[in-house]
Amino acid sequence: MTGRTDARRNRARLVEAARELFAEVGADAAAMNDVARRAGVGPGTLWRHFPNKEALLAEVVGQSLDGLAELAAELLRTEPEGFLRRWVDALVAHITRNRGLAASFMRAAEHGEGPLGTRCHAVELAAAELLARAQELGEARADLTAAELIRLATAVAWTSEATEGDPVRMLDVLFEGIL
Amino acid sequence: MTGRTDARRNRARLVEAARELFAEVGADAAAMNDVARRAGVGPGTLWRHFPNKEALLAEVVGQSLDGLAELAAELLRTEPEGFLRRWVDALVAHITRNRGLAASFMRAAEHGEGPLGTRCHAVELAAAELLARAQELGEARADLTAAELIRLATAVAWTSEATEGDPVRMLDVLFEGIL
DNA sequence: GGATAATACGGAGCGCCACTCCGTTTTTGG
DNA sequence: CCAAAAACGGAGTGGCGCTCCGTATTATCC
Repeated sequence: MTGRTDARRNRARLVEAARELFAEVGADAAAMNDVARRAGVGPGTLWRHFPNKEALLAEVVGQSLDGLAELAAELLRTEPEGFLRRWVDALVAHITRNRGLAASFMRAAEHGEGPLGTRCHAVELAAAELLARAQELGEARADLTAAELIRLATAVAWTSEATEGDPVRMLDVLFEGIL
Repeated sequence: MTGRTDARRNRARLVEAARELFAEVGADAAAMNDVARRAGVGPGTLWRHFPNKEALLAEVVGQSLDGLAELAAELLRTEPEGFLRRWVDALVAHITRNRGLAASFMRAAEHGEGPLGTRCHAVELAAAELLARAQELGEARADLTAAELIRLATAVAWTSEATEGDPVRMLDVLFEGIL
């Protein structure tokens, strides 16, 4: 338990306010000042806790990102078939749930930079295991890499972010290609 | 020939300056004031010619969008096979060439709104013809629509916009799915 | 339990952005 | 050549992400 009690309390309030606001209007459209106001906190406090907007996004999204890595391990343990599609569905759902995230997720996953970077890396490792198993079973083309899989899934998720359409048909087509 | 001569000249200069700047730094990062300065014109002039940034983008991108529709017709006339892939490659190249365009292109194609809307609609019609022919030949799955095809291709293009990676591998996978 | 040092808070302010408004200059047509 | 119409230039606006610093709050030590 680190830091002062008021600091911890304010940080928690900020993350909660950000989660709500991001879900309501999208991460792009949400203004940092509005997050601070909703949390009942001064703007300065927000910026001390999170050095930039992406850091706040990372905190909001972090847990469910960790959840994705865990889900991959669990599917690998319990699901004899169709686990790859199940997991990609979950990935797309996760990105769709956090509007405005796709772009920063993509960047973070690619460069490994920023606060999202390490967590994305964990997700990629989990995806790699899942993909390897699927390839053994002939459920995925052998030349596909985990990074490519994530890129494609993120792209599909992004389409529904921009169009507010249903990504399911897109995923069907994509999975025909993954084989 | 409509309007005053200086107005026409300035408009042309603005479009040219925007084309250059967008290509150099990306449409998102390019500031409207910089476009005006590069064109040797006051900011007010820029905003009278184009009511918002997207309108300027539309003008810059319009011609090559028209070119895409024409290309579809030409491929249909001259290319006995592989025309669908050729065209999608061109579509992706077009979007990649105009960094920052993918999102507004997607929105315009979807809602048919804005200055890009009608031109995107023409592209979609052209794509529909191309796709129908490919489906006759068994080169594309029958349940795919032109809108979905464009969405998928735009999504793939967007991945390379965010990651500066090569979209070719993505397209390979995608086309396996298109069948 | 009070004094003091460490820590966190609040909000005014900065630079940049897309975008607006209006007084001034240039083109045009009779 | 001269007015009316049309277009120009650029200062100004509000909102954004983000910084800075004087003030208030918490923790520590006697």
